[in-house]
Amino acid sequence: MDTTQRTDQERSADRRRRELLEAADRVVLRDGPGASMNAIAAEAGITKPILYRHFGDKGGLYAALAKRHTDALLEALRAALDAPAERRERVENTLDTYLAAIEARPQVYRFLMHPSEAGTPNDQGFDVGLHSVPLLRRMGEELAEVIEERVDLGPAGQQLARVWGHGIVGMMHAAGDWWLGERPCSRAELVRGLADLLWGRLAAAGDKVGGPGF
Amino acid sequence: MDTTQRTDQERSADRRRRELLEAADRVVLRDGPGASMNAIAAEAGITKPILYRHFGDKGGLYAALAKRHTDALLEALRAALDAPAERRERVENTLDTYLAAIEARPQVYRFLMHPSEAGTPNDQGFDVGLHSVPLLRRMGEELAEVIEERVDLGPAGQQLARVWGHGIVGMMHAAGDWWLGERPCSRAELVRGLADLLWGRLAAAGDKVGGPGF
DNA sequence: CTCACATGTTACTTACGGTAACAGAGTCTG
DNA sequence: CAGACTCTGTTACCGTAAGTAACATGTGAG
Repeated sequence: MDTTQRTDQERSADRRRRELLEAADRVVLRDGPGASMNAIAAEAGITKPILYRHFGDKGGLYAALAKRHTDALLEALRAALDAPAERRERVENTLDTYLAAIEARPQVYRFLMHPSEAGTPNDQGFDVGLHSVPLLRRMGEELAEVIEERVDLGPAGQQLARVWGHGIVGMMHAAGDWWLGERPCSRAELVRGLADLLWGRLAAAGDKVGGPGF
Repeated sequence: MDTTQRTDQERSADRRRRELLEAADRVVLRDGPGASMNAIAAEAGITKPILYRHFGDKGGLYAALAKRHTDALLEALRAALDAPAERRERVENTLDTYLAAIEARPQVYRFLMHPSEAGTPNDQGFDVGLHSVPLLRRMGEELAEVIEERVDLGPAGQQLARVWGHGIVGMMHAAGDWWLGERPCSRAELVRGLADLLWGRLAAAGDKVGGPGF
């Protein structure tokens, strides 16, 4: 039948696609986000045009690659976010999950956060936003959803939840990036510090009086 | 005299440098961060090697360009941060200053936040961190300093201040990026929402009981 | 057998970062 | 005044990487 054959072919194509993505993964992990299409093709044991037939262009390959990791991370985060525990504990677990992930595989998350020139040739002139890292956006939306369905924020709750979702994700990302670079403290300390920040300790803390020129 | 002449030359070189940077600025504003060295040279009315003599490589030019804008923005932020007002008001003013800046010139901040491939050829294999956007880091450190010298956070205050500095800056950045892309609300509303988040409203809010499956 | 099609290759074009080598103008020194 | 130095500028080139065109080969269907 036509159908079965098409399915066979599609199955084969899908398998091939996965193989290619795994090869790309290895190369990106080894060479960083600047990995060339040639290198990826070589790693997969084939040549460039095949990659282009499967993924269109470099951006397509990178998008597919990013989706895999993003999905995996989001699933882990969802689990931490949905666990049955107090809010503070859930927040800390989520932060810790994220940080553990970027700690375990820094190159992957460097790639996800900085897709670099993926689309350099075209796309000139558009505003900030679209180019921006898809992982951050997706995490922000995801978190916003959880906040909105769990926390009572009054009438404008939905909008506020989105603001917070993106804000918190950005906080986590920037702090994680900095932490990964300098390792100024343990992961647990970082988690605690960020959770304290979200818990309003900035507002609660007193002024420093002994400060210079004050 | 040797000195006066050297000074003359230096003065001239500096002026030239400024002219080149202004040309680069125009091009980057027009073409986005992917602007080519050729395009920049053409805009400045000269050719590539001159750019390379002045800035070493593309990364150097981009760094110089970024420094200009970063310095300008940081100065504005410092003013908001140092204003004589209550903490909450200072925080809101600082957030608003940042958001107003990225709203006024989105391309500039897109460039600052995503220096892209600046150093693609070499630097393979290093961990996350160094590549990361200098503006975010500088803002984070700056804010950490202000927090540390103004807010009493107890014994581990310095470290906590740095965590918070980077965290808050990341929050501001991610939320700003998202807001700029979707414009889901007014600037004032965003500022208020973020300040509320920092003021512990997440911890204070109650659970939503009427939610689905709960 | 032959047509259609998927899979693969080689070889090319184009564009960009970066550099070498050369050319002219002004200036300082013998 | 002659030559050396330096600053500014050029053209022409190299290496690398994205992306494409054209060609080769194997395989199942009619």
